Amino acid sequence: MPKAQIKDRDGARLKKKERRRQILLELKLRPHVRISELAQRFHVSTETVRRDFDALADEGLIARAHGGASASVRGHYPSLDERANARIDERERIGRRAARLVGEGETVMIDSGSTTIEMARALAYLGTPCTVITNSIPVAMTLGHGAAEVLLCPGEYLAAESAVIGTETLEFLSRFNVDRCVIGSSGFSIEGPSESVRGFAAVKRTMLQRAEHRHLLIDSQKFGRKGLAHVGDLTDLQSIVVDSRPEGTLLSALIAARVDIISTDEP
Amino acid sequence: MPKAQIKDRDGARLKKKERRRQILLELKLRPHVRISELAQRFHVSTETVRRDFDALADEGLIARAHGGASASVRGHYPSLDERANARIDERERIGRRAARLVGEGETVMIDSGSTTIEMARALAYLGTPCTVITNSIPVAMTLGHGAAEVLLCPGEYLAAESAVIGTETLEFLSRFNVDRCVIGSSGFSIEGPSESVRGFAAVKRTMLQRAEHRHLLIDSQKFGRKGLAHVGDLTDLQSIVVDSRPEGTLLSALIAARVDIISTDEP
DNA sequence: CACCAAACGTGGCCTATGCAACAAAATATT
DNA sequence: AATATTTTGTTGCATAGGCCACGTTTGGTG
Repeated sequence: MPKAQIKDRDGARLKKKERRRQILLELKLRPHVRISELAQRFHVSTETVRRDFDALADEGLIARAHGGASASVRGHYPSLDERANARIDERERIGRRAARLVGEGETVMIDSGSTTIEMARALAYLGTPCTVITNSIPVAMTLGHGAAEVLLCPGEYLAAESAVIGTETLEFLSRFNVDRCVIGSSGFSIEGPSESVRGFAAVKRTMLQRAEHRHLLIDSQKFGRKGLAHVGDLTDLQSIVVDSRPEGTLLSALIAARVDIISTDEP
Repeated sequence: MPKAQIKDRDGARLKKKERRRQILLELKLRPHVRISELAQRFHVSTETVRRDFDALADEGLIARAHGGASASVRGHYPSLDERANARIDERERIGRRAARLVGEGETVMIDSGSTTIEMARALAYLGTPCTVITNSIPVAMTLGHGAAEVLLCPGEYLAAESAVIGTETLEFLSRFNVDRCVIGSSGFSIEGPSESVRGFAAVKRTMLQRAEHRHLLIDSQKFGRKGLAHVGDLTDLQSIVVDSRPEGTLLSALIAARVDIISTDEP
């Protein structure tokens, strides 16, 4: 049994690994692939593809479906995946509520992140005609088919987050003045939102600077948590959209900073 | 018959519409839903759901799959899909051959299009460390996970092609000078490559201007075909990568313009 | 009220997919 | 080279899904 691992390590058996790599690649480009399709393409039997699917599904990399498989969680990958499976309901509710903040014809900057993707879905569903500027690929793709006009930021592509970052991104964002910006963050304390992924804090900060109305979408689980980099102060925010109202010192601080609290808990 | 339209318009029959709305909503949250699942949920027969799927698929809102459907709204491409299924082998070969043109450490501009996506796959497979500048989302996503560093262009997001276009894109591209550019096109005649999708010709033209080595990936099926907009002259190209050698006047013109012909037919 | 059209359900029939056990082929190990 | 081990292919069978035609229900219309 340990021998198997050794074989895998030195990559002597390329075929299988390569085929599975290709399957994952394909799923990044399409939402769904059929077993029969892949079997043809790789010139292997459908059983083999089925085994590949089973293996990949065990690793949580894909979601199986009758006749094929689809990307485990739509368009987003590694590090996003872990989060994506957690607290889906909360994020969905937050996203839906946040989407209602956007009025027709407005210009909105939307951050990258799993919660903002949910918001993009809700916004696509509402069909609000607006202009969206984003550094998130999933957000752009979700909104791109609908009523919204989407401007994608330039920058260094970060596969782990399916978003772009870097000086090009910042410089691009700085050119615009928008009605609204919607950001997420990995932590939220009395000191304000904070972010742990390298390069994202700057993007969020720039978005905050360029927008008249500034919203933070934040899961209550992140209350009190502090990420690596400081994004901004509480006073930089106009409102936060949460799944349940903060309490204690955080609540006091929010009130002091005159931040609106929009909770999906309440009407 | 006209009555049907009237009924649809004033929304007298809500049931069906509402069900389809829900299906779309569900697909915004998950990549794939099963017919049987939905049938249970709505308390209707599978046939009814199947009919809904057919209707939604006709409108291009979903992509059908055996056993269910997936959102057509993701990394995939409506108008690209048609092409995607045609001449896969040829495009794959062209892509593989073209990927070998890229040397380690080079900077390369890669165009959008189905053939260039194939090239990106091959390049990701080869693992050549290089810097890629592209306006194509699938290209960025494919290469983003590997050895390449990816710079994504800004611009207006065009869902149909999963790429960005517009003045922002052009302006961004103009800032760089690269070793190589690789473009595709929808037509190729003695007058040079041409493109039929609005906004793409300008991007390709700009890429050609900024690169030292210029390659065109072109399926032999497109020989002689002329797209709407002229992209450049034959003399603008250094080499073309094709699945089979052109003949006749096109060949003569290529020789006269000193364009290298790299065919996957030959060694 | 009678009528009509759209929407839905049912049953028959066929194909595609899933599953499991076994055989064959490819590759590693000694 | 001989032998394990892994990977892949094959076969048979059960099930799910797809499709077609027809009958029934629903809701609107004259």
